[in-house]
Amino acid sequence: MKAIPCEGCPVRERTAFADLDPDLLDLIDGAKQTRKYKKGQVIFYEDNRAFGLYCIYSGKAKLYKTTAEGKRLTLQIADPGDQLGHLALFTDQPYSATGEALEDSTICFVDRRCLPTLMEKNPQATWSIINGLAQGLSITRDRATDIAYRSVRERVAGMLLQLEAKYGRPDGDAVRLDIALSRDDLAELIGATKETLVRVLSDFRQEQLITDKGSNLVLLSPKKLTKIAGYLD
Amino acid sequence: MKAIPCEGCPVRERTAFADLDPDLLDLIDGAKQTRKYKKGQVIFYEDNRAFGLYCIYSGKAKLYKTTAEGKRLTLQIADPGDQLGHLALFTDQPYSATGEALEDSTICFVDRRCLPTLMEKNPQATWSIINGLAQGLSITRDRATDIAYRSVRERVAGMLLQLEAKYGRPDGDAVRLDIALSRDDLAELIGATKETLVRVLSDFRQEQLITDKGSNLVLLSPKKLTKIAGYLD
DNA sequence: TGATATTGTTGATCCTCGTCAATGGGTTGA
DNA sequence: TCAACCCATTGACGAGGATCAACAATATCA
Repeated sequence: MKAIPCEGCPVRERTAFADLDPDLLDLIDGAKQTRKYKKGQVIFYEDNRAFGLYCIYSGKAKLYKTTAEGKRLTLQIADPGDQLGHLALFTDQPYSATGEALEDSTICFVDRRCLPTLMEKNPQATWSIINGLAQGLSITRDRATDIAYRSVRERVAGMLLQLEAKYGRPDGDAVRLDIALSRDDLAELIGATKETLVRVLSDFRQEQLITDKGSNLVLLSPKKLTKIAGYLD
Repeated sequence: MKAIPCEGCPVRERTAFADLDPDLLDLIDGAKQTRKYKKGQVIFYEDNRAFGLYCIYSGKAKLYKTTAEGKRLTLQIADPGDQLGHLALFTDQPYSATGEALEDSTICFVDRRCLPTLMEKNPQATWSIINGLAQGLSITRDRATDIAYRSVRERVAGMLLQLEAKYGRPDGDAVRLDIALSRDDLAELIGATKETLVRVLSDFRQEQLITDKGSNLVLLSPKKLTKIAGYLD
């Protein structure tokens, strides 16, 4: 399909390409393709050579690592404006994770070769990149610590709260999580099996902490979940 | 103590400050203090306000996160030339982890305020920083995945091999790990308790994979350890 | 040197969580 | 409408690893 120009792109303000001069936008436009992905479709594969980065225009994608046994750990859920696959460009190595569409999505691919000029001519973009990397590293360190030392119950509570922060929509007294994730998706977010995740959700349902609404989860008491996520049971 | 000038610093070539003009070195020197730390002494604390970064001149330090229950996960072992605490400068938040000396060490503190000029005037340093962050993020993602899905036995084998890569010294047919780490230190590296770590080491000793030499570990068969770390038992 | 911490090792026990298996509900399509 | 399929749920079971406790080995220091 025809590439969507960066100029006038409504999600650009959320990216590292927020404040670029017109000529730099042209540079990107010239090195860009816009593609559509269907739900479940892989955008790029772990270990494949990295030719550029992917910028979500619409839809959602997840980034995950896969073990030899086929188990997955989701590292990030990417929304419009988020970029995927840029890490490999800075380390000069193959993609270290797989990107997959969580919904039908439209995503722009940007050739890696335009990055150096971009960073050179726009310190602001460079700063934004550094900030994003630092933030990502900090978050990932936290997650590693959580996985190492927190129980599944605690991690599920924590994950629900994080989803609330990003996708929560008021629904009466409660908060509906406005995102379609399968049990497997949820399990991969905390590094557990679907079965144990389901058991914890059943517990939460029985404890009146959550409920279902259509295919969405609804948080009835974020406060109590915070308590569970925070420390002891 | 008197600050050690960057000019002529033997470890500078390994840092982001490798290729700086004399006036930039002067800039850093003016914003620098050199301090000595004794083994076990804390360099900076998690959640404390970040005033600058720490650059290891001699000795070793570890960076770790602590849970509410006091359990620790070591994120990194820093050697001469490595920098600690810089993450917080880029995210503009308090230190997200604690830095502690693993040996008696000499460490330079660099005030955060000289970073912007530094990056602005030296693109090479900026690139080095980005590269370091990207590399660190990639490594940390791998570690999170390992902790989520690999057994302690596998993780111990993997850790020994990583220590071999950094601190291995030939010792006859074998390789001695030339670094002094307590069992607790080792356990914190893989996110397990001291007891389970010791049990795995005992197994390895019995399987002729490792042995002790003074206070160091010696790897008798890195090859078999690779096999164990890699996939199944 | 002996006394006292500190660190390393092993045993016994418990509990969380993964695995395997069966079942139920919902959706799609001939 | 029924079959086939996918996804969610629950049960039974076992293994890995944490916890608690005892003890051995080593380092530290007056």
